[in-house]
Amino acid sequence: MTNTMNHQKIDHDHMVLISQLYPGVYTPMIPQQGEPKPKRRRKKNKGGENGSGVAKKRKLSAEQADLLEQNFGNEHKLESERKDKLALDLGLEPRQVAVWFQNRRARWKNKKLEEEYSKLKSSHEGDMVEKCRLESEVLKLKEQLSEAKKEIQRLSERAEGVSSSHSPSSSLTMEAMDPPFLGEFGVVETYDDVFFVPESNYGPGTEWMNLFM
Amino acid sequence: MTNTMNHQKIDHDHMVLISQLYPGVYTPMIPQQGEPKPKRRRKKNKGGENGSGVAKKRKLSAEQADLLEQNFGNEHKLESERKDKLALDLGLEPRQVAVWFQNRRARWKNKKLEEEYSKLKSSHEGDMVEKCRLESEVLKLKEQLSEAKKEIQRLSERAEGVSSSHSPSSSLTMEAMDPPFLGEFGVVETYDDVFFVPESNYGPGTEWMNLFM
DNA sequence: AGGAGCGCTGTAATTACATGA
DNA sequence: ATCATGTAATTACAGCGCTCC
Repeated sequence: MTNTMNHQKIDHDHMVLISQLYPGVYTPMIPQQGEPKPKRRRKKNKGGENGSGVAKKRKLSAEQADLLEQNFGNEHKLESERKDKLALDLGLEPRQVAVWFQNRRARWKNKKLEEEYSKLKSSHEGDMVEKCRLESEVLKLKEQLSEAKKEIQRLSERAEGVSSSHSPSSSLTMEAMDPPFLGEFGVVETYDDVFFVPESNYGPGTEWMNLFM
Repeated sequence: MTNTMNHQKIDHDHMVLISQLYPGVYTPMIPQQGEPKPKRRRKKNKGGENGSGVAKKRKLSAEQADLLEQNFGNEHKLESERKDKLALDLGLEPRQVAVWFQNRRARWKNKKLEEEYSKLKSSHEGDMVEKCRLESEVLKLKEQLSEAKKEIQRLSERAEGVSSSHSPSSSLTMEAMDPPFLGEFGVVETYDDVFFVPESNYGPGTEWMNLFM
């Protein structure tokens, strides 16, 4: 029951009509040789089914669009007074004005989102650079600290025979630090290899495109 | 002048035109109704020009939408074969199928954008925390280094009478550091990597936070 | 040399639902 | 609690750019 086709009964007449309108939709199958990558098949069909070439024009005129745009710039919301006034000024139905504003708001939202996205993205890239800078600074400091401790060690040993000094302050004299990498890998020096930045600079605006393919 | 005042009543004209062009194409009246959803009334027909009960077209049935959706999941692009087959299966014009796919792609793009946006945003927040951590670590290390140098200073003074050893390597023995806070650590020496190892080494290293928070 | 086909963007209009007065 | 408005999602069309015959 509730058969899957009770409300979608597209009148069958209309199917007939369509099949009339599109007589030879299927072209004779051009035998293709290989089809590992069928490319894009092109086909020729449909003669002018649309006999009545009546233009259904939508699209508001430039003046209308301008005025609406201007009004939108002032305030995205639309009170009915403004709506009616605009409708009158533009020679449109109030309904159309309302619709225009609704759609405009939606568009604006999307545009805003895109903006925010690219702003955030460049900010993110900046953060990456900075993080790297900080990380290398940390490494550098650790190395220096390690050297300093070695130095302290040496000096302490040398002075041990003499008046046994104690470290009066600071909590850093010993431990508290793990040796930086330099002990393990031998070399740390300048590990400033090269690598092109993956995608740091595309023009602002369309860089997310590569997400969609 | 050609088009400044012709859009007032396109609702009506447009409808008529459409119904002329596509005699029964649009699902008439949304017959899909079994549920007692009295809904709210449409609205009062203020503009009297909509006198004729022209069908309000549109809205695909759930099955149609499902099949389309399913097909879209497989592949966002639509080759004409698929288009025609779908159109046949669904009882729609190929044109409608194409339009549906187009709109669906646009929608998908927006959704993707939103997704990417929020991902990026949370990533950004994470970066902020991490940057903070790194900064505090830098501060701490600088302080420790400062302490170490003081210590070295003391030990050196004490051992001045003896053979003045030299520091074998490194570049840290003297200056090169100012009191904590310096900010620009002199050399740039290569922009360190920009590749960003999402989270390679700082897993359990968040104990710095509670030192400064 | 040119048009058929398709994808994309922008725009208009409609549907369905939520909400405030 | 009816009615105008808001949002979100849908359906549709135009116009451009591209590619492939």
